[in-house]
Amino acid sequence: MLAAERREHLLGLLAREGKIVAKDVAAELGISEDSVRRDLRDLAADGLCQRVYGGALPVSPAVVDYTARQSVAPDGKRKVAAVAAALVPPGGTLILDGGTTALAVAQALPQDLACTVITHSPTIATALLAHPQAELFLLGGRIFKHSAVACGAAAVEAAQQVSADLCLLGVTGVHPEAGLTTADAEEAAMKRALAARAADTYILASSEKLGTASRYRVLPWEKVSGLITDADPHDAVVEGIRALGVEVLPAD
Amino acid sequence: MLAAERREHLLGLLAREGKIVAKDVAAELGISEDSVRRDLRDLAADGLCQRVYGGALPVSPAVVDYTARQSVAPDGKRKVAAVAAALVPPGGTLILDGGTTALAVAQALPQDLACTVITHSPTIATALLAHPQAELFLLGGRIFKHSAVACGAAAVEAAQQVSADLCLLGVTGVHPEAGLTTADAEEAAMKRALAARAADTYILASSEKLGTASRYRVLPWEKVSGLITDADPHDAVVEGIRALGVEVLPAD
DNA sequence: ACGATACATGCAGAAACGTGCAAGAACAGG
DNA sequence: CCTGTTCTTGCACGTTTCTGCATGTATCGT
Repeated sequence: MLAAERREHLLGLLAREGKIVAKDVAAELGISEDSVRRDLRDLAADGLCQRVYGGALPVSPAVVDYTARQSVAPDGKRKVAAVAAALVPPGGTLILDGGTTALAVAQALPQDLACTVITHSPTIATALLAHPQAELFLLGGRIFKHSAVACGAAAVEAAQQVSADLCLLGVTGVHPEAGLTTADAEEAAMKRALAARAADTYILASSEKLGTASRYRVLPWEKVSGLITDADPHDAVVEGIRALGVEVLPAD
Repeated sequence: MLAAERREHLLGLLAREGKIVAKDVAAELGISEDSVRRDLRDLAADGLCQRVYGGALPVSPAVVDYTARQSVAPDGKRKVAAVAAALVPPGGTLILDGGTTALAVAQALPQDLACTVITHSPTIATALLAHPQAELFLLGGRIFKHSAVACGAAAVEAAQQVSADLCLLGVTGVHPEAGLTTADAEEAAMKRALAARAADTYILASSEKLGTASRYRVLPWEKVSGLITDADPHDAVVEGIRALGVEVLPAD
């Protein structure tokens, strides 16, 4: 059995049954648990699954649950979100990406802020229904389950019809040389399209993203106005990014 | 059962029933009460629940009510939704309207149904993220706060790009002479656009809608394949509608 | 105040984990 | 065709994490 084949099998299993138990899969495929664990580690690194003790779970359920319960984001994300929310100009227009960090931003926006928010995430849109003064514009398209956002040709096309003052983007990897990266090509294209429609683009990156890179390039640093992170401002990676002329907003 | 899975289960239980009794859950899942207690302690540490003697409660009681996705629809709507969900052809394409009745349909769809769902409601889209086999397509546009759906020119235009086997529409008023009506002109236009893209259109109407009319006409009866309602099939209004050649599917 | 129940803590066995290592396959270059 | 390299895979090892039980303590209802 090929490694890629195994990967496919695991993803299929994840989609079909909603979970993976390392031991069971190993027995089913007649391979060692170590191999399964290695595969799961790689998949998790690509953001395709969520590693847990004993196996793995899909990424999306977490996203769904987060919305529903308004659960508190981890400390780092909350701090980043607070700084990002303060950047939004009253009366202005904001393009807000999907993902848990962006969701934290939505929750961090003042309840009575009058602004226009454009998003391709139904989760974000639902969360912002609670803001009476906020104008909401939803970008449609095919919904990608694992990230719960609209992507694909239709979504990119819809994005090209709007423009905004500010774009807040979440990414998977933030690296001085590799730039801003994510695990899915369609998502990368969508984020690129969003960034292109805003006067300024800021990247939301909690510290664990720094110094890592994923498969697909989203943007080069030249297209980015700034980075919002809770990492130590004197961290080598942060210094490296600042050296590229990117404004770094510390969130601590 | 994975530890993380258990956590998910507990959160689900919390949202659905509003409380957790440690002893009951331990018996239900066949694990020790100690494990349940440990899980609850961890969840509470993450701010996801509130620990109380004997079990746990949601962080804020209001959250459960606010979260439309878990709230149980009234009996009539649930019955209508069940009948409507049964109409969806496996492998087919469904256009699903917004609103509470449509949300009930989304919840009534079999968990593993393989079909394509097109909607202009971020709420519906979010609810359907839990269906791993369902393809989701979101129609974008300006979000109308009071109904939480995308409407307006952009949304209508987006609707014109799709087509489907079946369209399930919720309306405000259902009347033999006045036809199908709703309270907002933009919403009426959107519903019209949706219905025009499907081979068949069925109306979802719990009994309290029957015999009433609102300001804006959505569709004349000729454009409608059928009506799904929990009202008495021998009711005068229902008889009147059937006399117009509309198929009436009773939900009782 | 008292019994019953829930709780926290410590402990031990079991399971899962990460790492290093070696055998084998796949592949490139000579 | 051979050889060296790289990658993958399974195994062994020590470590970490989880789980259920036992103990003693705190809390609840009566």
